[in-house]
Amino acid sequence: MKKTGLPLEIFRNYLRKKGLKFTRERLIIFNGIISISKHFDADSLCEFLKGRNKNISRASVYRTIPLLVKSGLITESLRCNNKFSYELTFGRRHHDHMVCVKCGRIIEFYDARIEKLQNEVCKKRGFEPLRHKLGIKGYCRACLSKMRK
Amino acid sequence: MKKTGLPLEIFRNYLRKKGLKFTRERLIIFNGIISISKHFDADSLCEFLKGRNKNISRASVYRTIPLLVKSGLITESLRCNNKFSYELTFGRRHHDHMVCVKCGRIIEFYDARIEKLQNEVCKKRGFEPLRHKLGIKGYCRACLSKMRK
DNA sequence: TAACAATTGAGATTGAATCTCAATATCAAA
DNA sequence: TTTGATATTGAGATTCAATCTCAATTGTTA
Repeated sequence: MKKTGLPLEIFRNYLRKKGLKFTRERLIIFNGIISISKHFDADSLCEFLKGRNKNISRASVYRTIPLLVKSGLITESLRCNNKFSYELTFGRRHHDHMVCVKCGRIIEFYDARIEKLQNEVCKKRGFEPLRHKLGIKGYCRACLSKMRK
Repeated sequence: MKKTGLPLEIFRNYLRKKGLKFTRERLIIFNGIISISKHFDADSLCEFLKGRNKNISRASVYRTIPLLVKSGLITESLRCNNKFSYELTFGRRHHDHMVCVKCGRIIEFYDARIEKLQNEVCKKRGFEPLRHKLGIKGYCRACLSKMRK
């Protein structure tokens, strides 16, 4: 597994602050997510761990994910195949997603102007934004050129 | 039930085009959605119909909703309480949503500048957008002022 | 090291959404 | 109209992600 410094400390501090325990299982789950380092869901994480001979029960995986969300290390992102999907956010800037409806490819993007306008619109409505999710569905470049042939 | 003109024709045409049948049940479901005229999910629609002594089986409701989506009369909007939620879109302009995490209030908004920037970003990536969903979570004006007291 | 409280895992449970299939309804063509 | 091919319905079974249960176990603090 990859070496982990600061994020692990954040997780441990979160647990300590909440009076929760830092267990072997939680460490394995944490390391697994760091290793995957891209979009994942609870089941694919279980499979990933099983493939590395680290069998952690589904229940523990499902229980640990919300803790990692609350500690700010991962975020619930798109819903894929009708499952909650997550991504590592520690040390990464917020971004939004384009999803190809043909091949499923995910393109991440960030546009400061859009973010700014969103805040502006919220202010106008007296709404205090906490987080947002923008998902654009359509066809990616590769699928478009395939379809044109 | 409210009288319905054009949208009903659109639905009938869609069904005809696909070789599907225009049934009593589908009409009742259609009318129910027109009457609700706001966000709904499959179950709440069933309950609404039951309350009007129009008992339609869950299965039929679940089967009809995708037909209405495909015919362009309703759209899948936010996911609420872990259920797919829909809204009538016929004759309405596209809009996005703010959702209050405290009281659940939904604020619809539209900003042409944001839409334009989205298209621009897509073009830059060679991505052809079909539809998008922007949801902003936060605190609404009412909840903010309550919290300040 | 002891004692308390949180955690684990296997399996049961929930609940939305989908599927099954025999009985029924729709609709185009005659 | 009537007919016949075919889509649809409803009740209940099924699926599957997510959550819950509870006895055995482990982490933490003093």
